[in-house]
Amino acid sequence: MPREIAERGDAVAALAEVFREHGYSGSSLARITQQTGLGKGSLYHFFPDGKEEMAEAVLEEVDRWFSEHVFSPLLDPGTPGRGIERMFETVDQYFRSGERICLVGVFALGDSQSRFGARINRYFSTWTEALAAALKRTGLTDEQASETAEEVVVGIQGALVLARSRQDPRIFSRTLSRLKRSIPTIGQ
Amino acid sequence: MPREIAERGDAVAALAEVFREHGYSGSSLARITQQTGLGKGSLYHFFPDGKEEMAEAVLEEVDRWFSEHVFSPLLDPGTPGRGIERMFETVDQYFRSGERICLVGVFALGDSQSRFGARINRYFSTWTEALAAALKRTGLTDEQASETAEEVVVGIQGALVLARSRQDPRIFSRTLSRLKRSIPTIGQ
DNA sequence: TATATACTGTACTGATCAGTACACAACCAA
DNA sequence: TTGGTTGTGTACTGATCAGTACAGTATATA
Repeated sequence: MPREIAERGDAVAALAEVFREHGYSGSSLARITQQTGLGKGSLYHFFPDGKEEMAEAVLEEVDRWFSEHVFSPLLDPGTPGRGIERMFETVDQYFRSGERICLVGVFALGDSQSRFGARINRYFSTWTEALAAALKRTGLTDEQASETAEEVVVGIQGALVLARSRQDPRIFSRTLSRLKRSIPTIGQ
Repeated sequence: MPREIAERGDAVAALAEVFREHGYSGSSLARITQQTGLGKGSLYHFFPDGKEEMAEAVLEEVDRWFSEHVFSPLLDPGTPGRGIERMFETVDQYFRSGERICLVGVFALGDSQSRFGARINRYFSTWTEALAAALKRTGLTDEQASETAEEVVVGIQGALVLARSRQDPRIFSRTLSRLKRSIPTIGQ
């Protein structure tokens, strides 16, 4: 039984890349089996409810990962500035400095928005609110914190769209630097 | 023959809404016929190469519209500040103050990126460069103009992603106001 | 080694996919 | 009214879609 967990985890990671690249509708089961190396038998063994459950599992894993690596450091009561800095570093690594796009963003703009709307909404609101809370603890007012948090999340998503569109990851790097500079209590 | 042009134009406008809502892969011909009210006979009469030609026509129309209503005012040699202000107004109207999303952005994040990559790239680079040129003529340095132009286009796209994700168009309005404020030579 | 459970490949299903063929209708010019 | 072009509904095609069934293999424990 430990084997099951490990392999399902691997499956989720592989599935994430398929959905990220081709969106929900664009990820046919033929493409999924080919790109993940998993046959239909295995896929429907791990995800009995099929494609929709696969996407749910992927979104859940993204949630989990961001909670652990991004939201938690932001909510850590000790050092808000350090949490924010860590967020920028982690986000930069996660999106491979602009070579990767945001799976949640892909689902948000595609036709999967109606299917996964609640989860998509939650992902972005959690992120924005965690960042706003951290900013508040650096001394910003409620309004400043909320506005800046929104600016940062908006900037990250927009930069991913543009980096992908123009095939130029540097757009993402430049944007991250600019956003970091716009936060008073953080160096650089 | 005037009838053809008028009706093909209507078809393109209706198609744009389908692709915008469901992306390329998510827009099946069944859905297209249903949502546009046009039968297969008509669709393949106007677009003999099928769905791909429909999407091309839609992207072409978006290009044309933005060239006329956004890029041209920006490139108008007379009043760069007025052109930039008009851009913000027009963009706000076009995206219905955040209730609509960017078709090119949808295509950029979806699996249609590979198919229409060149056109997507051109759309965003034209926009960014036209805005940078206008900003330069307001007195900004090359570098300041390029960076600000990128910031604005990134912000608009990111705000559309977030407004859609969180089902809250006000995110878009707030972002437009903030971006406008970040341009020195423009009031507000 | 025995056996139960976890996993996987393959061959199927009916539905839906994009696209084709073509008869027919609407229109406009002569 | 006639004739040619433009536009449209419908019935098809083969390919691909998601999902099912199930026999078979691997594995872990006893």
